[in-house]
Amino acid sequence: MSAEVEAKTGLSEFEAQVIGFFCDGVRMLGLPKSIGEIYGLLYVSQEVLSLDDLVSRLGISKGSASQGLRLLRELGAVREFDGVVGRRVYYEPDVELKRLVGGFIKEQVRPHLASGEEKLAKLKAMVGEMPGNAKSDFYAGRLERLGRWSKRARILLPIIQKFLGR
Amino acid sequence: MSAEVEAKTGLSEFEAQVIGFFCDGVRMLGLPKSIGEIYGLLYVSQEVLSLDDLVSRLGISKGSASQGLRLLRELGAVREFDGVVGRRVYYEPDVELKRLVGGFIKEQVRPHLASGEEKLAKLKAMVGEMPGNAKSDFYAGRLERLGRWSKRARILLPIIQKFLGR
DNA sequence: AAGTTCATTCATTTTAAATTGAACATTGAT
DNA sequence: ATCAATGTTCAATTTAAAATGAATGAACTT
Repeated sequence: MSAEVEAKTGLSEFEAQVIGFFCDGVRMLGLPKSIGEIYGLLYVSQEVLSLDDLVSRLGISKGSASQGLRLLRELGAVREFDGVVGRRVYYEPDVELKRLVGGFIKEQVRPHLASGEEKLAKLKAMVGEMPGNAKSDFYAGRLERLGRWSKRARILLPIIQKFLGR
Repeated sequence: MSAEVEAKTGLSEFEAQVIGFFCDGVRMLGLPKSIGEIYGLLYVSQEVLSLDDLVSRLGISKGSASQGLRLLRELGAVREFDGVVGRRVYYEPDVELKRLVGGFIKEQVRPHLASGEEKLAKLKAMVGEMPGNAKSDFYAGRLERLGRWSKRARILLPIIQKFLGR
């Protein structure tokens, strides 16, 4: 194994700390630790890394690395490095907050919001079926309020994205 | 057991659906399902409820209900109902989005953000100790970027709160 | 086409988080 | 003071989520 291809095996203290920083960050967002490890190592690495680099340097399984990279690609947090590097795929992080937040909102937040709105519509239909009385009025009021929450969220998301996009 | 104190034991289909709605909601925020159940039942109930009401109607343990109510109180999502109702404590939900979001940001988001900034400061100190070279410059740049992310978040939080508070 | 390299899938295992419930306060009533 | 009602704590258990790694597939090489 020649020197320049040799896999670095341990993490420096600094690298480990940066990775820990991202682990905390992604846990706050409800994502698994391995996502933070992978993105963290890419973030702190000057050179692009392959799946096998992630496996060997982080000491995680190939399965974890593969699944983690898939999610990170879906979120737009990493992309394939397009240089002439042979068959193997190398990754680099996207370090623009704008795009990271955009991807998270698009992939993780909006789908939840949408399914919530569907459920809300069904609940409204259920109240519509009920005989009108004090209780059904109370229910209708509560659902209306939920609808306003949902609407606020829909308006807020683009504001957040705009703010973070410079 | 007299009729007006009798514990209602089952949940109506409507109540169950609303509770499910909130379970989904809190999971998105990284909170346990039981939190959604408790808040959901309070939200859909016209009358105030005691810990034992939550236990019997939701079929959860006293421990879960007690811990769940504590967290919800800390978040400002429920408050004690102050009427003359004997020894037992009754709860009602706070249904103002403003306060719910405010409590969540204060209790869940800000502490994470603060601990992240501490870690960032330590990392910057580590880079300061390194001999200056291309790699340490790269590290410094990465950390600077993280600092900007953190700053953005700090500015954004009050904007979100302001927007949701009417 | 047979061998090699690399990535993905998914049934199983492991780990982390949430829930339980018995024991322990605490408070109020008699 | 004793008892009964209510609420909390925390070690043990259960449940849900994440990680593993052998099997599989896909793509290149000779």
